[in-house]
Amino acid sequence: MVTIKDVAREAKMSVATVSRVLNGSGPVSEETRRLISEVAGRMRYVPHSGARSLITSKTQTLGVLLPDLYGEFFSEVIRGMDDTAQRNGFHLLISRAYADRHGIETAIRAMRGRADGVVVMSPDLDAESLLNLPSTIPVVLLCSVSRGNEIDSLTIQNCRGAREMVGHLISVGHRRIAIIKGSPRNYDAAERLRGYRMSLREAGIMLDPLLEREGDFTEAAGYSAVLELIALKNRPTAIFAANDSMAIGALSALRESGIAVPEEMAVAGFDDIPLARYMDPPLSSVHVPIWELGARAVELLLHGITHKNDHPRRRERVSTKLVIRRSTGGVPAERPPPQTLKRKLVSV
Amino acid sequence: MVTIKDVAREAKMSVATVSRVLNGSGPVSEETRRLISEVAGRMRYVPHSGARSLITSKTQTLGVLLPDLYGEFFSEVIRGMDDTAQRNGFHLLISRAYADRHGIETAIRAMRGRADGVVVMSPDLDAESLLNLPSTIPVVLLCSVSRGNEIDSLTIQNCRGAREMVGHLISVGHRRIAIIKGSPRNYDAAERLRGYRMSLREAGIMLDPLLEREGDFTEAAGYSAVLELIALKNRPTAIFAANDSMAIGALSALRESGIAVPEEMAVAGFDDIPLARYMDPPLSSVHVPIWELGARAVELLLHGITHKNDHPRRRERVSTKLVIRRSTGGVPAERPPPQTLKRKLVSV
DNA sequence: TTGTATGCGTTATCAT
DNA sequence: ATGATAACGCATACAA
Repeated sequence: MVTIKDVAREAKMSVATVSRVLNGSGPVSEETRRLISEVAGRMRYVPHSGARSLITSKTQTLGVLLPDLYGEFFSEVIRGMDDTAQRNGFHLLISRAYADRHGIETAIRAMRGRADGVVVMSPDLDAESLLNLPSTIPVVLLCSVSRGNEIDSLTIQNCRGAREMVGHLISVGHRRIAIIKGSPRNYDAAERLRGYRMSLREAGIMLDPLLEREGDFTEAAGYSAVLELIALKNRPTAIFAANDSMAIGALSALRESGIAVPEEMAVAGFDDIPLARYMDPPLSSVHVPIWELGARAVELLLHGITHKNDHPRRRERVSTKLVIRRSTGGVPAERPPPQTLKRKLVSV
Repeated sequence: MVTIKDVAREAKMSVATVSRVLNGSGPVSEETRRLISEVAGRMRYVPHSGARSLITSKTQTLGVLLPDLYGEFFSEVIRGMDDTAQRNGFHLLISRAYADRHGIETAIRAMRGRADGVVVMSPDLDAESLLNLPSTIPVVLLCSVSRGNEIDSLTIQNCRGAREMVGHLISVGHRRIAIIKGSPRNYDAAERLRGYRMSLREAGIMLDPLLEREGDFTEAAGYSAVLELIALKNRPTAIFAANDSMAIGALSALRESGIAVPEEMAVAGFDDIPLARYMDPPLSSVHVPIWELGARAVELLLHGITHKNDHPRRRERVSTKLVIRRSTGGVPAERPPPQTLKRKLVSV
């Protein structure tokens, strides 16, 4: 592997000068700067980032700790992170970690010398568990919050989004509205549930524990929750699923049970994944700007890194948007645009 | 940040001994080994990986270069890679890169000193462009192949899978079978097209250029391709989409056009994403073991790293499996299992 | 403007 | 069994 020494020897200059040219630091004559860049380019020299980080104590790398994430959400949030990181000259070190406190701490510590900061996504973790993090390294919490204000965090407007969607169901005449919840230990799920209840209370509708079924954000969970709901003596007329995957499972179960959507049962989801509009009927959902979520998380992290983690902590929320399609009734079908290729090179 | 010197001082030992204990290399008395491990643990010491890689010239990191990938495929392939990497003590440095040759080369070079090897996924790239890679670093090509045998590669049994699916359509009586292709520059897409044509020829069916529509693997592409196909004077009776996303778009367009699936039109996809079985009707597809694809790619890469890139090159294929559901007709509905939670902690 | 020399944190080599 | 020290590749303070 070619080192800075090799380049210096080849250009008949000292390593210091080569370093200066490559980093654009210090004074160099135009002549030698051209010479050295030429030589370095020809030799395909690339600085050894380990050596560099040893002396600069910067790695130009961001750690990303994720739980088990699936599908569109995972890919889109990483896309947002990577785009933003690359634009700022950073790489992404991605690692899945067990959501428990020990796993997170271990994973973060393992990033020492590898990353300048870490985005931690652990919706299943109680926030306080993260309190005793080594405070030296900048951390941004994604989709969860810490008790105090000692860690930057970025979350989705879960509660408001859920409240608006349930509010819409109420506004079109529903009174018995069921929810397919996520895990109670999941922050997003808990907030969406809160929004659901809030909305019902605001409309003066009694909460019915029978109408709250627990799921785990999978299609299978939505499917089986519906089987239970329709077996109820006093069936709901609308179902709000805490994410789109469960809503899709719900649609499937209703279809097989011969229950018409939205005529006999309205269905709504959360996330607004691209597939939602292609469902039968097209699925009403709460749109989450996932790319922006990842991008903003990285921006927050970079800010913390720039300020050496000595900055006022922020707690931000990305806002959601109601997207009403046919599955909640009363609205004309939204025809997908024939060719809105917002995706470019897509594979497999 | 606590260094090995700090640990040595605290334990009243030399850094050499501390290093020996931490790496399990060389002889150490049981007494000092316990002492040092205790001190190191208490001080939460973690070796600086940059410094370590400087001398060992190993980073314990694998680079992953991906094109724009979406949804289930992206997340699942990374999951497979990460699981396998972690099991072998490696981290994943993930980066999206432009699929052109310059982008790939630059990206790989930027990994110097950061990764011990790279998995390159660039289905849109002609293989020969990769030939003049710096041969020093081990590389595994994912979903594309190199001309010669100079680079390890791992691909999907695209041709065989497509051939079997089209064969199935023929076997249930179809003669006019359309295909919604992917980009002609995409390796997977090209191979699936090859399988489609091969299957038709085997059955003695003439190829009809009008029945081959180009898409880009998005739902929108499948949607609009169908609108074109059903406008044909001589409509097909079956549609094979080169991936599930396009098949789902196709289902949506057929539904809105009032064309019954599978009675008036059979539809098949490729990939068998989890959602496929929840479609209406449940979508027949060619199952691709995506997790295994990622896992195996990392295994191949680790093998190359272990042998210092001086090993006989391999060219492997992961095999596909036909999954027949209702969208191709003649088969009883497959009911999703009420609670087969193969997914554990799922988020958003 | 350029060169010399030091140190970053670690492992490995050689003494002891 | 343990310690002293060189070396890894680089950036930088200081000297020239």
